Formats: sequence, C-alpha cells, structure tokens
Amino acid sequence: MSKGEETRSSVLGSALSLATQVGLEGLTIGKLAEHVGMSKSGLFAHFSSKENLQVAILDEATARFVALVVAPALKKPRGEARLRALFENWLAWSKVDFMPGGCIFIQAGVELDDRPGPALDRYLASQKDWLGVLAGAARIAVEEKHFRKDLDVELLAHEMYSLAGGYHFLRRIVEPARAERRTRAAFERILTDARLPT
Amino acid sequence: MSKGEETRSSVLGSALSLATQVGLEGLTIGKLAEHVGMSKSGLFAHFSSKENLQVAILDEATARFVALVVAPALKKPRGEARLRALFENWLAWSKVDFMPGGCIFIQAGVELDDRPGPALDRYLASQKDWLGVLAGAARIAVEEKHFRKDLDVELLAHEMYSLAGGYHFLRRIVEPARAERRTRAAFERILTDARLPT
DNA sequence: TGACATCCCGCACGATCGTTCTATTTTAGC
DNA sequence: GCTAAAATAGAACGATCGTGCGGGATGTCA
Repeated sequence: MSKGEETRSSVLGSALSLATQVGLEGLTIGKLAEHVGMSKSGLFAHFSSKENLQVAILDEATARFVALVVAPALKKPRGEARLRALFENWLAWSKVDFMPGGCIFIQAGVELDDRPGPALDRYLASQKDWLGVLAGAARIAVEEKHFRKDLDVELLAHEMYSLAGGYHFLRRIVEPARAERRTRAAFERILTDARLPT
Repeated sequence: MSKGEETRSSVLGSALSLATQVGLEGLTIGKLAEHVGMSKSGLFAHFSSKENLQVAILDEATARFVALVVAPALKKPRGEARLRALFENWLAWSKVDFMPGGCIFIQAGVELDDRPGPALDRYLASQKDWLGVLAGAARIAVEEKHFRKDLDVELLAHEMYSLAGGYHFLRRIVEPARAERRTRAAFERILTDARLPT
C-alpha cells in the first residue's frame, strides 16, 4: 500500500467515526483535518470534494459491515443458525467502537433521503443488498426445513430490519440493557413464528 | 393572538418542514428567513438563539403529534381498537404533508444523540412519554381482556416503536406501498400473538 | 388620534465553510 | 543518489454561518 493509500485509508477511519457523531453533512473538512493532524488542503486532495468523501465513507462502512457482519455469518451452517448469527452480528455492529455515534447507515438514511446524488445511491444499494442477504438466509432456512414452507421471507427481513433499527433508537430512550433484551425477545418471537407449520 | 405570536407560530411551521429535510442542525436562520420572507435578524429576534429555535420546533412537533396521533385515538374505545388507532395514526403521521422529509423525531433522534442539551432533553422526554402511552394502551387492552394476562406490554410498545421506525426507513428502500403492507402485516402478527392465552 | 410597546429590518462582526492555487516536502524507481 | 511523481502544506477566495446593535415601521390601546 502506497503512502497515499495508507493515509487515505486512515483518514477514512477517522471520518467514519466523526460522521457517526456529527453526520455526513456536519462533518467538515477542517475539523476532520485537525482531528487527523493534517492540513485542510492536504486532506482535501485525497477526495477532491466533500461529496466524494461522503461516498468514500459509505463505501468504507459497507466494506466493514460485510467483513464484520455478513462474512462471519456465512461460515455458520445454512438455516436458522446463520440467520441468528446475522442478527447477533448486526446488534454488535451497532455498538462497535469505530462508530461512537451509532450506525452510520441510520445516519445516512436520515440525512440523505432528500438529497439525491451518488451518496444516496450508495446508501440505497447497500441497504437493498442487505435486505436481500437477510431474505436469502431466511429462504435457505426454509429449504433446510427449519422454517415453514409458506413463510414470507421478505416480511421476515422487514421485521428484522425494523427490530435492529428500533434497537438503535430505543437504546437511548430506555436503559440500553433493557432495550437489548426486548429486541432479542422480539426476535425470538419472530423465529418461533417462522418455525414449522403453524 | 398578537402579531408576534402569529408570525412566530407561522415561522415554526416552516421551520418544522425545513428541519425534516435538512435536519435541525442543517436548518439555518438565513435559509429559514428567506423561506418565510423575513430578514435574518427579524426572525432571529423571535428565538434569541438557534438552540431555542430547535427546542421550539420539537415542542411544536410534540403538540402536533398529540393533536394528530394521540388525542384522536383516545376517543376510540379502550382496548385493542385504541391501540390500533394509535398505530394507524402513527403511520399517517410519518407521511403528513408538513413533514416532507419524514418524521422530525427520527431526525432528532439521530442528530441529537451525541449533543447533550435542552433539545435532546425535549426529544427524550417526548419519546419516553410516547412509549408510556403505547404501553398504557396495551395495559388497558389486557384489562379489557382483549389481550392475554401475562402480556409484556412494554415489549409490545418496543415492537410497535421498532415497526413504525422501520417503516420510515424501509419506505425509501423498497417500494413504499410494499413497505407499508409489510409493516401492517407485522403489526397484525404482534396483535395476534398478544391475544388470548397462547 | 396620540403615545408607547412591539416587531422587524439593515448592517456589521468574526468565524468557518468548501474549494483552488502555488510551493514545498516526501516518496518511489532507476 | 538523482529525478520524476506523488503527497502535503500555506494562504487566500467568496459565501454563509450565528449573533449583536440601532433605528424605522407597525401594531395596540387609551
């Protein structure tokens, strides 16, 4: 890795952290430069525009999400075990140390929904992919006969998505441990309902 | 209503709309003034600081939420009917015309979670109240014997909260009508599960 | 209608924003 | 070690930010 790629990558890590706290729009080149000990212009040269920086942050986050959440779960046996792993890794993801302000995708979803552009495209693509992974894992669990045959796998993905998102908010409203316990309880109810016939 | 109160109130309406699109922090006095056809300083005099403006927006939103979501539902008969009304009004709320960028509370929840201050206090108070209303309505449904006696009403409130929040995001990721249908289907599953014994 | 309080505007301030330009330093390949 | 390329720094730009001040316009009530 060349020197440029190295700093760019390390800057992206800091940018991701900061963006979870102040937002993709609230993140300023000056503050980020100060945070990593560079000059504004030196840092700026790596991204050419703020929009490019935001896109790069989302790409970086997506790569980390795949590495931390998706990939490890794919090593689990097909079926319910894999779906459980996806959910557990997901909950862990939203508490990971490099995102002190919470999940960047929730931040992005709120900030970008009225701002068409490449950043929004990146966000939407990643979230559609993710819903597809969830539905796919559920479909496999049906094939493996862990879940009932007439299960609506996309509804299940929808419910999981809502639960994980809700956890992100409820954790700050009620005591975090309680919110986590309830999120898991709700997930178990969903799984129970998905299991054999009815 | 005096002239001052009148303009302040009308400014707050525009501020609420704009804040859903650009955020509580992204909303600037200059843009807001331009939007309502006033001078920056003239508008500023009504709020004395940007933070006060943000707090006023949240108070305005809370008042509207109570008027549009909570109050009408309280006219419904105690029990499941009232809980259904709360949920339906909630879904309608997140599509209401004066919040073109989506629910302001979700925006606030994302923006404020790392920024202690009166605005965060307002947000947390409103959301705790709202969870209390949901759990209370569920408790009444238990008393009315619509729901089973051992129902965890706070878990149910948690699930409803997650579902409504998830709807806000999923509506932009999958086709809105499909997201809405799935959200309702998930809610029905929750209600079914809450009904008599097991 | 007159007097007074309130509302609102114009203007200015220091700070910070994203971005560009030029120069200097640092890296990488011979 | 020299040289071309790449990486970083410094300074400056126009714009916009939140916020204060002083005075003119407008509303309110006797």
